Amino acid sequence: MADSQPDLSSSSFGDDPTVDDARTRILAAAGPVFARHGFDRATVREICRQANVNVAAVGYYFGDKMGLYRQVIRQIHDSKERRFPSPAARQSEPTETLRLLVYTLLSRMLAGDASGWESQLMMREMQQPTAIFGDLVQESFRPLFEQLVETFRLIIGSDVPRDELEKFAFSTIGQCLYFRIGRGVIQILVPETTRKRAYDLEQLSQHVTSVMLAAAQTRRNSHHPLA
Amino acid sequence: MADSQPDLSSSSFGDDPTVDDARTRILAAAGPVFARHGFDRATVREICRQANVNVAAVGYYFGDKMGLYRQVIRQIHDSKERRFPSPAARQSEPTETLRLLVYTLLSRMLAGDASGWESQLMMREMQQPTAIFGDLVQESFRPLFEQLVETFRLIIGSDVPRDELEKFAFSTIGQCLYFRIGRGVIQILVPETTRKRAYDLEQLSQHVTSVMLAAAQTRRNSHHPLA
DNA sequence: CTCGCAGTTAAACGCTTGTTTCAAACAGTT
DNA sequence: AACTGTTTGAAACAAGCGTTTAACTGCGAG
Repeated sequence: MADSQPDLSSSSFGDDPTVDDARTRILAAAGPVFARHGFDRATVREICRQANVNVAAVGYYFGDKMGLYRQVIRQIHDSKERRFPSPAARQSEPTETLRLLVYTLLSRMLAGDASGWESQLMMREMQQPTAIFGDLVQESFRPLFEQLVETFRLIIGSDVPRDELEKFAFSTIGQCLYFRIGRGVIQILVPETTRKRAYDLEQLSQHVTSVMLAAAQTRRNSHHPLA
Repeated sequence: MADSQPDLSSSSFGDDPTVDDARTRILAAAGPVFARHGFDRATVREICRQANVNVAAVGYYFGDKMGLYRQVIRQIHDSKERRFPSPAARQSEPTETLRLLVYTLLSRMLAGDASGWESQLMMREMQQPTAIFGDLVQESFRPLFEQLVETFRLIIGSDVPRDELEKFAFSTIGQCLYFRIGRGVIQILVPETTRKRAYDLEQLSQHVTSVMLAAAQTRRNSHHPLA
């Protein structure tokens, strides 16, 4: 059943950027193609054309198209941890932690097309989950989510119910995500001059941070009216 | 060139729910299928199977698959205007207008599968725009966007730059969108008991409204420290 | 030299897709 | 009843897809 892959299927092998064999080239070419077209629309033939290998190579090295997709996902998670280490928790003020988390989140999403295909693939999984969606959320999403929840707990106070803190976290993520997923809408609704001036990474993260900080602090004051 | 459609291609004909000819049934079946699978993955055969017509009918009535898709989009815009009339502007307090706008937005997005395929299709257009994306944004998105901007102008004040108001509008939309598009993520990260209790339409719109109101009022106070 | 094995290739297979074909069925008019 | 234009039906078409096959290359070991 096409499970007779060569024994180099063990991980931490295809990630070495020094080698440039067929397997590595396929893996490197598959990511952007999957991100651009989605799993279904992406064709094995295009991936192999860009990797300069024969179409049979993906069957040889990865079993089938889904096996290749799985390896691409692993590659994403590894490289993300390498390039964007989770910001050191509770380094100083929780408000500063929130600011850093938002900046990190937006950085990942608005990354240039060269490396921005990773978050694009993640958004595709949101809208059309494949078999690996659960693992992707648990491994790559939950850490950031928990950090956001704990940060809001520090800002607002320990006596608000957890589901409220979670909604604050989702509101933060939602805003960041929209400035990426709604890029096409923004391009139409906002003239280019305004976009060039007021929609860069710094100002967007500043905006999202200030919105959520204002909401969190208002919520705290409403809960502790005696302060 | 397959342009020899029958003369009933003029609009405001297939929308009459009283008739039930082949063309109407195709149009009714195509929407959910396009929303579930996207334009590419959706198959003419499945649409025709659900509509109880032959596969040749779509070519006969709509020219080709893209022509059918275009008519589906028109149908969306029309029915939306009919079922969710724009909330009456400046009816009372602008804060109440904001609350109503958020509620309307979330209603459209979280609508059940029976009628929720419209916003789902909109989200697909965001991620993979087709030829009609521009029209869709201008006709169906800009009105709500402008209403949000004007509402925030009333809440915050007329002397803040417009691009800031626009960001507030996008933050509002982004949160609402995430509670729909990130539904799968939330299902994994939040246990079912909490979801059933705290994630219904009322509480979600209340949350988004309070977040944006707190942010807006904080922004006003920071700009008018003399009040 | 010969054998076996990892790697690669062109070609084919089986399947699904959108679209077209052409004849049959229908409805209305003369 | 006969004709005419419209609508439907089963079948076929070409193209593209993922996957498989079988032949072929090097190349080191026996």
